[in-house]
Amino acid sequence: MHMKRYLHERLSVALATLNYSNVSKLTFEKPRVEAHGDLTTNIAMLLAKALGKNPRAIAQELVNTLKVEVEFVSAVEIAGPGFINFKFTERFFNKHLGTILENGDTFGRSSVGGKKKTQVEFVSANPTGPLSVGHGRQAAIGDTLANLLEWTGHDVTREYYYNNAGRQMRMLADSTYARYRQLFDASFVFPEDGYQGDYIREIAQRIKEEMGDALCSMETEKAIEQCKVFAEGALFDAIKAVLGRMGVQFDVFFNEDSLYSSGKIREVIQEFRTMGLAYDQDGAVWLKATSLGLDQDRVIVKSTGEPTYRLPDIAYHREKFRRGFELVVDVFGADHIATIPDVLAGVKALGYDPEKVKVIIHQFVTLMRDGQQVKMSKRSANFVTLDELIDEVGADAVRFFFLMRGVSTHLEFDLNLALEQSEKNPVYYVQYAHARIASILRHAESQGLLSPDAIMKPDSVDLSLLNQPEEIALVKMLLDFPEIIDSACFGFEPQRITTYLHEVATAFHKFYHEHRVVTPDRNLSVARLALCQATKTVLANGCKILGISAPERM
RNA sequence: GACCCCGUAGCUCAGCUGGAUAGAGCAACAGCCUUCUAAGCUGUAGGCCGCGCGUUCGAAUCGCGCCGGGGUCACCA
Repeated sequence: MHMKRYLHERLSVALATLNYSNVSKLTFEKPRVEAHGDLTTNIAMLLAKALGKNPRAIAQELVNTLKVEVEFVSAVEIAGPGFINFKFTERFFNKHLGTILENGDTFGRSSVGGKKKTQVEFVSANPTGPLSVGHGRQAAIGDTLANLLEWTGHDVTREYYYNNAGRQMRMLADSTYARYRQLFDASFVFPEDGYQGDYIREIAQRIKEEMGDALCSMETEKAIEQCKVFAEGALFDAIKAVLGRMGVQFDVFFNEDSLYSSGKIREVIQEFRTMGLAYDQDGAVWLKATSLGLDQDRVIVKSTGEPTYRLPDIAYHREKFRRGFELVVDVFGADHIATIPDVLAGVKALGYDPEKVKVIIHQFVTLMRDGQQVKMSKRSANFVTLDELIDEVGADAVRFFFLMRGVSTHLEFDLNLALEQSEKNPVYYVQYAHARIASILRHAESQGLLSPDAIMKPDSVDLSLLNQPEEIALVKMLLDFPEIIDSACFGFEPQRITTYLHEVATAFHKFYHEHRVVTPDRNLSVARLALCQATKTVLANGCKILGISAPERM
């Protein structure tokens, strides 16, 4: 980060001096091979064609013109077809190690987001059953993206959109009522399409415990309504509870029903009609999606008078804009993929910029048990809930595993591995590094070396004593953290954080293995303790973003 | 049939807006604890990056076409 900024500045000057204007193409990256230095740029090769010159010759010109401090840059070399490789001094890295210590738990935060008002919508499950494993992946992704957006300086609202009306809720009520009646009369008929899950029986049992047989003698419709209220309340409580176990807190629960009661739905239909984008056919209202560039028109109000999901979704997204969100992030499961074009087209027709809506589609989670796929279906009795998964492997492992893969890839979750070999989970590897550092710091303190607070003042530490390869490698890696956050955030790729933290942990474990921290040499010990503290800070901050704990002991 | 995602080591997957010699974990094999946490470290082995063509100085990465696997295509949400 610092390295890139520094070099970009200096090389820009050199380019300008030589009248090579293509500064916008100037980028730096980390070479894969260590021998190629700390950073490399391909600018000479990019300029070669336009200038009609040999890239190595251009590189040579640039190197001759470039001015850098010997104190910071130890080597500038031209290599291969025309790469310019830079090697930095230990002093340069150690100087910036101090900034980690100074910033502490804010290291990695930036203000590039400019307090942009941002909404992250995720989970958004209707209260018809417990959250599934798939919802868990969505919760982890959505919450972590929200964290990343906060760390980059966005003003973030976490939102959950739900619907407690309509057919599904009716089925929930009917199912609950039937299970309740069955507690008194086993022959009572269960609805054909009812929810089969055991959770319905449990809710029915609780109704019985609270109200006895009162609902049996009640008018059926009234009793069913009672069941709906009870079941909805119970399920929503359960959903919030399991989200709490995942460390997820929502700022807003947005009820779809409010779009109806406030007339927002009607308003959208009216506007579509006015614009000639809605028409009646077969007793239904159709959205003329073909006029919006889509392949077929879609029903927005059924012949029964009920809207399809598209209409409220469009109205909801318009409200997001009306509420002032400048960036809207929707995290959906792959089953929603077909609905997105309709909604975005509708939003665009209403005069809002669909570019401001970033839709993150995550693929499904497959649970493997004994080498076989665990079938999951909300309708059938056989499904693994998020609660059960957390019971089995713990919330930290659940979140970390869900965040290890790119969102667009299918995720295989091997329960046996997670269960039988939990010590080998990558999450423990990262957490162990943190706990190990904590242990070292405790040990140092007990040796009277210094108090942890004192380490935080880089001025009192001679960081130049950190000159071993493992030390330098670790420092370099730590300094990448802000850039990793940036790329994870703007690419909507939370797995970069998990991958990075694993690498940091590896670099630390290697350092630990090669060098003793607490030694008879007081100054060296203090410098290494500072490095430990900086590592601990980065690990802790990374875990915070991922929503997992960073334990002091394990 | 149309559209979306995936195809990289035996398995599960990283690989950033194209860069120089392809990465991790697990599984396998061989080593390392009198010293700050061995939940760790070191080493060995393992690859036509699905296939083909194209763009480029340069492709696992971008484009097109195939082939495989998964998903979605309601007046369900």
